[in-house]
Amino acid sequence: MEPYLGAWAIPGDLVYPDEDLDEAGERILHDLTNLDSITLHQSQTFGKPNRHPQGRVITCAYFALTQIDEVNAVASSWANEVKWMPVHEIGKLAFDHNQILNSTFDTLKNKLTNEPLCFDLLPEKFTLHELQQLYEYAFESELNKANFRKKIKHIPLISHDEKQTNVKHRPAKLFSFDHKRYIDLIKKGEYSFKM
Amino acid sequence: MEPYLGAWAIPGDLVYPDEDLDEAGERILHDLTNLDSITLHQSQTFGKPNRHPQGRVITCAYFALTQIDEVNAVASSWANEVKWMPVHEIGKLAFDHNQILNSTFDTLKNKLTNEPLCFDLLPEKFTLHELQQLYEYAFESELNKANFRKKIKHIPLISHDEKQTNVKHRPAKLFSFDHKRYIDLIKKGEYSFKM
DNA sequence: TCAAAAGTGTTCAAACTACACCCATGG
DNA sequence: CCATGGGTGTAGTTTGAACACTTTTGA
Repeated sequence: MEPYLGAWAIPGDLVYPDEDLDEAGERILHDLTNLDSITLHQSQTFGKPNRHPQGRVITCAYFALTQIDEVNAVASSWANEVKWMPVHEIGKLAFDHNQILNSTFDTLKNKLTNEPLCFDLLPEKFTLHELQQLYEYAFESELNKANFRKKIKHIPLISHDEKQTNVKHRPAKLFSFDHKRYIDLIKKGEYSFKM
Repeated sequence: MEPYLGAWAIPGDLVYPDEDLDEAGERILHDLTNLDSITLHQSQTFGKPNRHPQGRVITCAYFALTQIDEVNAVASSWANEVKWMPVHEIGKLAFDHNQILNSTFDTLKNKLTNEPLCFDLLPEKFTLHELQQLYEYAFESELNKANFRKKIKHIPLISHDEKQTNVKHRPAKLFSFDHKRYIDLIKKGEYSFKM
């Protein structure tokens, strides 16, 4: 709507009267992407009186980590188009959505360093280089390979016998995150994820 | 109200139709404590459909750090009594306020380690021991004095010539947080607060 | 004199950094 | 053969943890 007609916006919709906020997030995400059982993370709530031209809207922002290849994004009722964008290349958005985006990306980065969120974004089996690239991308910094591998030595990973295929260099070993062992270590207080 | 009649609750109230959430927080804090110009920090928003017996209420939680001695807490319209409680000794609260308390205290602890929030809680001039006690209290852990002092060596502090008075031991030197130098260092990217 | 906390120095282990080096694969 | 990334070891530095010790005040 005016004055934001044609501008990109973060997907969102109204919460139903008898619906939990988390539920609403899941429903709206489903409507727009056909995705189910994605873990949503709340970031911040925005409530300035004039942030929406149609009237008072309070927005509770959520983010979700998912593998883009597995998502079939489809436009919903009020949206003309849906598309994925690289987070560092998003231009001016409608409403106060740039502010929402920035503060939510900060929350995301914070969680990336304190919780094993990264594995939601990686395929089930991944290479250590892919893991490294994820952090390099999010924090826009280059990391030293040898040092990175020492740093993640404590993260509970399952080491597979499989290797990459169809790469024009030495194929890398594949790993998975060991959820079970992670939960176990956390319970015992023997470990705290930190990047 | 039933079934929570007589139970303690976190102060809160309804947001006005044309009021920012932050503003509402300041207003409600003022009504209950007579405090002005306190920096509020948003933690999380709670929106389960049946969390309030009277109907749908979505709660956006805030916390503020302040010096308890300077606060004159007075009961407002709907509250019979207002009182300060040590955070580790709070029992069962009304509604889902224990959940709100816990997640908000987690947010607070997170900010205490990543931002110089601690100085809002300390008097203008404080001793290094008081600073240490604050962290010991929040994280329920004992810290080594010598190591703690090495750790905070990088925090920009103003060292006064004054000392404690009326203590029955060697009086400690008084310090203040150097806001100006802190902002300066942050701008230059030469420093990042970390505890 | 003693109790209590202020304030500092030493030592050893753990973690981080930079860098060098060899390995396996496709072309 | 080369280019590309996989994968590991070393050396030097920084940080952290544990502990001991001296100093200054009031009582």
